[in-house]
Amino acid sequence: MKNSQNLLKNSPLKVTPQRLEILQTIQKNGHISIDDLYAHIKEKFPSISLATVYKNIHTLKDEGILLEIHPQDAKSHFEIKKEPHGHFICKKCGKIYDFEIKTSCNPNLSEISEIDESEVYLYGVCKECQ
Amino acid sequence: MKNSQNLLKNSPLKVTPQRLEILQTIQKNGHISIDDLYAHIKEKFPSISLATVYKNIHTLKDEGILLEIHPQDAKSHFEIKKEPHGHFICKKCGKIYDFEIKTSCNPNLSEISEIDESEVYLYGVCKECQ
DNA sequence: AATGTCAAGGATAAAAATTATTATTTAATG
DNA sequence: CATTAAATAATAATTTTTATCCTTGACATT
Ligand SMILES: [Mn+2]
Ligand SMILES: [Mn+2]
Ligand SMILES: [Zn+2]
Ligand SMILES: [Zn+2]
Repeated sequence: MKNSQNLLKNSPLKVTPQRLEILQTIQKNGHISIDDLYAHIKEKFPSISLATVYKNIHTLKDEGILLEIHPQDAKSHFEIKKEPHGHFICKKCGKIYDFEIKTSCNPNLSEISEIDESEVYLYGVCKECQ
Repeated sequence: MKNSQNLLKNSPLKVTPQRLEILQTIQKNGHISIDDLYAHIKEKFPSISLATVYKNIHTLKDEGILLEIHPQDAKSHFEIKKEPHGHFICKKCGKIYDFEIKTSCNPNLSEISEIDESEVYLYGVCKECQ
């Protein structure tokens, strides 16, 4: 797991305590929504502005440091970008689980166009909730 | 292609001109955002309220008649629900294309939990935009 | 056809979510 | 340290979505 400091140092972005806290909180939680992120960060930075969180999330996303996840019935969640993988989303607790996608599973789409990116979501009820 | 009237008749929902127009517009366009939908419908129903469109879209989705599509960098689009399939989304023009997903491509996830639903998105530039 | 009932529509307000603005502070650089 | 560009906080503004309330319309039953 890369440390937050380096993620920023390898980008044109400045290293600020707010950004470090944002990244560390995301790393600790895996997948997190803006609201939960904000709530967590407020504990350490009571004066941080929600707008700052929004701005940074988008800046970090633009830099390719974060990845946005779009659950069907919840607000976007964010994670530190790593190897491409799929997401299993529990319909009960909303928790998001990673899973590996076998490369052999790539649908043959050459007849449509070249593919840059992909997102795979599966929905169901996780073991904890069953 | 099922006609809009029957889609409604096979549900507890009442058949109204606004709903028919919403469904027909979606069928004509394949995948459409609320805003575009509203713009189209306004031509035939100048007095329709945006709230009515929102309300119906959600009602129809709850009835399983519509399906919501979540593109990375655009607002949700909606389509008439049919066989499960994947979506290729053009990063340039935003157009959404359907594609077939081979059943052999299902990732083995029995170790995580049972799967109810899935969403697959691919991103790139479509042929028209190349 | 006329009537009754309940769902649906329109208009609008309210709420929720996101983005823009601006003055102040801070990180990075030499 | 001083300089400069970028980031933050606070706030306002905008955008998006939902709730409310009253009216209208669909549709089943007479
Ligand atoms: Mn993940
Ligand atoms: Mn489709
Ligand atoms: Zn769960
Ligand atoms: Zn295109």
